[in-house]
Amino acid sequence: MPDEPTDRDQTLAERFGRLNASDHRPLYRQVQARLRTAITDRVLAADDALPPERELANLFGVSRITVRKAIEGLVNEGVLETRQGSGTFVRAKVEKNFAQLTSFSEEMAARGLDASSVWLSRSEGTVSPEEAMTLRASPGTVVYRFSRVRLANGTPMSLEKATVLGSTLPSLDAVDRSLYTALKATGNRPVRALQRLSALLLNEEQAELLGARVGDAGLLVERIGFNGDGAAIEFSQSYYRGDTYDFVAELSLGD
Amino acid sequence: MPDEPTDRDQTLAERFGRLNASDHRPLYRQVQARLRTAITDRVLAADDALPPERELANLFGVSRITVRKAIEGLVNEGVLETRQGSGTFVRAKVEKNFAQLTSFSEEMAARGLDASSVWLSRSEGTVSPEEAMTLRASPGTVVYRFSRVRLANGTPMSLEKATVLGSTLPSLDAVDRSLYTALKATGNRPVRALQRLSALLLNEEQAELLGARVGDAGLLVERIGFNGDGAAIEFSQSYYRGDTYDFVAELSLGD
DNA sequence: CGACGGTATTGGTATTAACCAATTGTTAAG
DNA sequence: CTTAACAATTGGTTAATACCAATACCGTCG
Repeated sequence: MPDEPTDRDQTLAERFGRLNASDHRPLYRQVQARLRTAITDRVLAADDALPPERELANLFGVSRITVRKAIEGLVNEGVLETRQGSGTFVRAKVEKNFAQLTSFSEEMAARGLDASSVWLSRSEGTVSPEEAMTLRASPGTVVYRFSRVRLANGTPMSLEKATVLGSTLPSLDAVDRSLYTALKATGNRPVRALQRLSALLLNEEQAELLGARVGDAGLLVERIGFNGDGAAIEFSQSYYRGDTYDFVAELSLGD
Repeated sequence: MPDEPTDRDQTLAERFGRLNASDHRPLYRQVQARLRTAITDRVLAADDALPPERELANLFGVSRITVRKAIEGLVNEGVLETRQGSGTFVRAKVEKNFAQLTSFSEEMAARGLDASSVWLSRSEGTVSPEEAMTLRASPGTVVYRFSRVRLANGTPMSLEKATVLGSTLPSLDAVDRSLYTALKATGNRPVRALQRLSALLLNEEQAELLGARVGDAGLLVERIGFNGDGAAIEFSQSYYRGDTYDFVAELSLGD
């Protein structure tokens, strides 16, 4: 320990939050959580440099190895970026794995963010011709439609319109916070999905709901979810802001 | 160093290969390479347990932390799997971890559509700072750059800028129609890739080359290609028109 | 004013040394 | 013979320390 905490360190410590002795998670997890909230709470803005690893170690009262392990995880998630000789920076965009079937709630939970939604509408009806086609359902089949804005720590992330077969849920009210949780409860959670990503310009409605401007770049992810029997049970369209979201995929190039 | 190498250790050491003192890569990379070849050469078969970390450390003459760092990377790639209290095992099916992610036009091309390109530039140079970062190459490393517009049946589909390490190709002219074909000929075809998709608005240059208008929605696909040793050898940025291109992925439930 | 070069800063690699936590195998008790 | 308790094995976490490598900053020189 080369020197005593300075006044500035004290300030930083308060801004990051001290570690809790009664927390039984590994230290590096706790440090990770502190850094995460510092980012989501805008204590650290995009492109900001974190304090040096050695300083963070002092600050939290842990070794530099522990700090590095914490940072390493956030780098893997695409939240942080390290540059040797320069520093560690907050990445401007969120990276989302395009090849993993996870729900929004799960994704955000994995990042330590608080997922919430604002319901726009929730209705019962019969399949539209387009839905009938994609879900391979007969005309007249009952479906539930859910439309909502998904938020992470209060910030709009995506606009989601989902349609699920009526036979997969007991009622419209079965969906509380997570659609997938509701589907899981009835054993109808999708185990496979077909997903399509395309670019578009946000229209007025989308821009307003996402806190962006008309004509900004946006991403549309359309997904068809299949249950264990190979039947299509869910169709959703999600709109993302282009400047806050990246989709990452790891792939094999076998011939 | 608790005990001397035993006869069995000697055998194992020969099977894995000793570390080379003249190799200037980091030790954990060298250990990683040894483990990789042990797996590809079937010295370690699927579901086999690796020797314990402490034993590997002895074997290679490095610290346990170094061994752990080597293993960690292979776990991230899906090659190995660790089970606390039990051991570290070779994963049975590596490919299954990675999604196949194909573009629509790749599928079209596979169905006999005429894929062609117009070369914009083709040059030899040294890595830019950004390329050095993504390819993990030292400054001054020779690279080849290829820039072209890709067409399907004469219609511009994408604008592609690719950079490959100079050591992977005999010369600039080795690339005729397909970069991958040229890489394959020298045994440097990427076997794994990391791909990022993001939305953007097309600028003047991009719009003109793609036959679109400035401010139209576009997709940027950045890809880093890795060879069998896990070394990054290719970095490419491809711009697509948002209205003519979709990316499709089939995904399965993770875990 | 610009270019060069040293120096301080910052992340990257590596060792040694403990101890914790989960699992597995063995041993002793019933 | 089964089961419970224990011990050994193995990966997981953390510390303290040292040096390397890339970068940024600043002063000096031309």
